[in-house]
Amino acid sequence: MTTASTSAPRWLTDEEQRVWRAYLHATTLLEDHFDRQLQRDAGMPHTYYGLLVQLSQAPRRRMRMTELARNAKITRSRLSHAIARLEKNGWVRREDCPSDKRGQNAVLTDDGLDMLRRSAPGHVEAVRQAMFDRLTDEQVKSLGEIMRTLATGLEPEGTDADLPWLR
Amino acid sequence: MTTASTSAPRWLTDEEQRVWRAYLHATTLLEDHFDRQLQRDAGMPHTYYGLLVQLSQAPRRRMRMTELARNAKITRSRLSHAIARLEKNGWVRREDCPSDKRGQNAVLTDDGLDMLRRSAPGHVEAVRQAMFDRLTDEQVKSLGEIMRTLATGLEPEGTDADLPWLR
DNA sequence: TCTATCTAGTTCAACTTTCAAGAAAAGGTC
DNA sequence: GACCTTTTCTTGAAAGTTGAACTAGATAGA
Repeated sequence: MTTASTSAPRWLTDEEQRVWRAYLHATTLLEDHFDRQLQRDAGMPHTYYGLLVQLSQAPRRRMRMTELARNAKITRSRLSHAIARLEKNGWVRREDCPSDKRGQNAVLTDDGLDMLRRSAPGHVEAVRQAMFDRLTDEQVKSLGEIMRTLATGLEPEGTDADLPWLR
Repeated sequence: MTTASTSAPRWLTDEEQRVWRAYLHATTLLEDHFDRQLQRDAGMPHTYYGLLVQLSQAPRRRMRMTELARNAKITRSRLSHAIARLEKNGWVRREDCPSDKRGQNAVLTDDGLDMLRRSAPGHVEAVRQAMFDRLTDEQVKSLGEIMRTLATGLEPEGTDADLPWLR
């Protein structure tokens, strides 16, 4: 048992507060920025775009729903809705999984691949402008380590963590 | 005029791709994590909680709508909906601005302050566990600089940038 | 003043996300 | 096989967000 609920809160220091605030500001602005860029240039939010990218890099341009959800760090429910929408656009289609009758594969269509090829250059440019062009090589390296640490912290191996794609 | 639309795309290097992916993974998981923690312990999403925090630190526990939107990096529309919901909960109330008849102040109520006091310890603990306990002092410092740089990049001073609270 | 423009905030409809519930197949255990 | 549990994915309703349209008040210029 922990005593967290009764012991004195370990408040954030001034520096920690500033860092936390900066983190929230930057991530909120970046999310807004890319959502708008992609809504304008590709007609979908950033999360949906990320799904198409995943599929484009998967063998045979297809992936099981749960694996796709795990890669995108989202719930299966959210993914179901997203794929339904992308299917309506003709960029993805569903396919029964041969080996498991419960399973579905999301498949990137030719139209979907075209859409991706058209919008990729603009999106990469946006990512560069907003992130990589502004950071030194040192900072990029550091950011990578930090983000890997934080991500790993929330999905520790071999545990019963509350992960979105298992809900 | 730029030639971005016709010149060869500056694709991301392997390292940059890994960093970008790690950034997306970490931020997605963290957002999900805090949204859930606060939904469970305070009955509201993280964005709403942040609004109450802002108000609690403002002079006379009140703030003009647009300023609150600017601090939270969100649109005024989104804020309107959020304040309406928080008002229904009794944690915030609206007040006409004396000096500008178009203006509204969002005011943190006593109930809102109580709610904040009750849930703050648990939330700080969650932030520590997920972020500060996992990073070295060096990394915290570096993260702060990086995030400040990125945030500043998206809201440069004295420009006509497309900022959420001006839309 | 009169008028045009801008700013502050809200509203509606469309879209996205969450949560709880459920159908169907798979995997164990007896 | 029969039974129970788990896994996979979907659904529908409620909650949250977006973008465009709108009201009302402020501002600036002729």
